[in-house]
Amino acid sequence: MLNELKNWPKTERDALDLQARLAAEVRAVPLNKPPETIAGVDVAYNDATGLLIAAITVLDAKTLNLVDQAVFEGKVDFPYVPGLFSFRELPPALEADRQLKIRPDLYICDGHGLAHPRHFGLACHLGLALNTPAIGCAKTHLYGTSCPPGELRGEKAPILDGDTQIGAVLRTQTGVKPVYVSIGHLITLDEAVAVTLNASPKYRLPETTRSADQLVRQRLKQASG
DNA sequence: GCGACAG
DNA sequence: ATCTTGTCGC
Repeated sequence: MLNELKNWPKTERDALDLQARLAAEVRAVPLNKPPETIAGVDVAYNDATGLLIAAITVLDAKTLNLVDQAVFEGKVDFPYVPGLFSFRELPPALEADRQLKIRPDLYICDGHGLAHPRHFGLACHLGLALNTPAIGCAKTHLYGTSCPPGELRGEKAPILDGDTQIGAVLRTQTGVKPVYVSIGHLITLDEAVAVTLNASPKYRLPETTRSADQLVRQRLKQASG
């Protein structure tokens, strides 16, 4: 069994305690090297059966071609609680990750990292658990204050927690609703923004997120019907 | 007390 | 997250 899954919290209170301890270990430091491979992480659910599918897709950072993928099928073990998202999604994500043949240089999570009420979103937890660079790229706001960025691709506005910047609202496509980028672990916000833009040449969401989402969706459908 | 609330 | 077709616009 994975070390991270030993003594995994079963209650909200225990999860909050663990979150507080782990949040202190997050490091916002530059990447050691430009990522050659980037991973997308996603989980899909079937409420009726309690079944879940987690998937990781690994893309060549330059060409965005798929170079590896892994899927894990399991059951829901923690409720959806805003702010405790990682306790629901991280365990199945780690199970999928262990099946990969290629170790990704960076993970892009479908959710937030530091832009979280206690500065410990899924991307922080995953980066810490794998001791690997990770960022959050979420579709909607969770925490913090921000203004809308300019309408052009690449324009961004800070996400603030008081006077501290915890992320950026980033326009990945001109005239399209922006995404919410924050660091998870072992990377800087500027690098996270650059990686997100490079991974989103054509659509609003990074190709990593899109391929992982496509995979879980497909597998959930064939597992149910 | 009243909203807001990743997926 | 998920239930879900056509339709408006470039």
